[in-house]
Amino acid sequence: MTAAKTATENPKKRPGRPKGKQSEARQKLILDKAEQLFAENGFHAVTLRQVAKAAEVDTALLHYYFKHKRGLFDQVFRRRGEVLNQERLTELNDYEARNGDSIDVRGAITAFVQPLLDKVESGDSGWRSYFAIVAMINNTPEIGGEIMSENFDPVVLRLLDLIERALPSAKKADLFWAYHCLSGGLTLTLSQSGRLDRLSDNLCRSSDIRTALHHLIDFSTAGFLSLAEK
Amino acid sequence: MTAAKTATENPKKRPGRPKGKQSEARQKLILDKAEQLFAENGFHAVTLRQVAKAAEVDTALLHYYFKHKRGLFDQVFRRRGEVLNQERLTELNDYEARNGDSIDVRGAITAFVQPLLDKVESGDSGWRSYFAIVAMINNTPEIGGEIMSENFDPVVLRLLDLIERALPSAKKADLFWAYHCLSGGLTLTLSQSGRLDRLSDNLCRSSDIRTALHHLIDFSTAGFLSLAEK
DNA sequence: AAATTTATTCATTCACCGTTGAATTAAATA
DNA sequence: TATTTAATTCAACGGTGAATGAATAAATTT
Repeated sequence: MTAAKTATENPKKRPGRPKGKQSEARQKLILDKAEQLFAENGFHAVTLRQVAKAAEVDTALLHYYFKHKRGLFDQVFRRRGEVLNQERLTELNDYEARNGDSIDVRGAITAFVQPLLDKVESGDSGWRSYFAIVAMINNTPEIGGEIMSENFDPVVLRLLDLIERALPSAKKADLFWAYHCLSGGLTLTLSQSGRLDRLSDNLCRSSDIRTALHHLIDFSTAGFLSLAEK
Repeated sequence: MTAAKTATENPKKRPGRPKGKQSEARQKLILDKAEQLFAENGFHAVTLRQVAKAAEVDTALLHYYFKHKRGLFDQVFRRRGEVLNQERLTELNDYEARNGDSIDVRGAITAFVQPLLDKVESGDSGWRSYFAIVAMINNTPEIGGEIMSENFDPVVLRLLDLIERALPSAKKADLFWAYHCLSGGLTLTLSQSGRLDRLSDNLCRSSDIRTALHHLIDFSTAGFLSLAEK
């Protein structure tokens, strides 16, 4: 009885190439599950076995597709990173095209931040996971150093370029430092840590990214503008 | 020959209680080494064997003193957390005592931030490691959630209390969100991630915490003050 | 139809992890 | 001085990690 039951319950997958073409979908599934797990637990706390189990796949398949753990992680990161990057550049370019003669700080920052909000509200919950990963590794040089700069620096330089035109009297270094402050707020927002909920006794919700970003835009606009008064 | 050599090179520590009282110093050494390793690599990436080796001590001793890995981590965190916390409260109280009738935003923020700078410049390099740990776990809810709120929320509420008196027209929620932005900038500063160095082509150095914090104070003061104009 | 390539699981390797019980030695207490 | 307690290393355990070579089966190419 037990043997029969087990055999029925567990339709053991046999090795070998499966019928039909499902390899792409499976690769995506692996990335999705890995993304979620990395977002919840961080790089080192996630094991390939966990990912494999979540995707209902053998561990060896992960190595087949992604070589090693770090390869999987990088792909998780790049998959959305590249899409987002492109959209942010487009948004900044569009803003410049529309307002070339009267660029202002708030407009530039909004163009910089808007795509993030769009993604969060896109209905693809993977974006939230992706952002949590970004936030987590942003403060973890060992993992995030290279990959973050590589991915994000071009957009940031573009933003600062626009802001500089709105604030021609500001010194370059001051602009970088101001961006540093903005970047920190952004990161903390994306991490959805829940800290603010407790601090404010649930008056504010860190999962409410829309509100968070609006406040961040206000706050940072004021911060940048204060550079002109010196 | 080989045997003799080994015996000479390796003055094998024998088990048993050592002569003289050195247990406190050793406990401190373990905490110091753990602190450094956690700061560089994060919680999960550090092994107890690494810590034990760095402190030139057997792994079992770590368990004797700290029970388990998490216990070691918590103690690393608390050791400096409690000291810092006390000093920040004192600083805020002193500021209020001196300026009870004319509290301003910049003064309050400075009192909130000043102790961090003092520690960084104290000559005890462990503080830098501690801050890196704070930054890392701030965006890692799994590890940092409880412990961060527990440790830091009281000081933050004290800060907001003072700011509220400087900005009586501001709404409570707005103050929390503004703090959220300040907190993000602070965290990123403490992480010393080196990202700004690359971004600015070494015009700014993220290891220069003094400069970073001065800019953060300017930036955040402007951010908070903008709440009054609404 | 045969040979090759692609996609998959299986079974295993080996290093290393956190933790623990026992042995050992010195200090503190009785 | 005898006994207990504190501080330490030793030796090992069971578990789990990432990784890999081989087996297997379908699809594609020849």
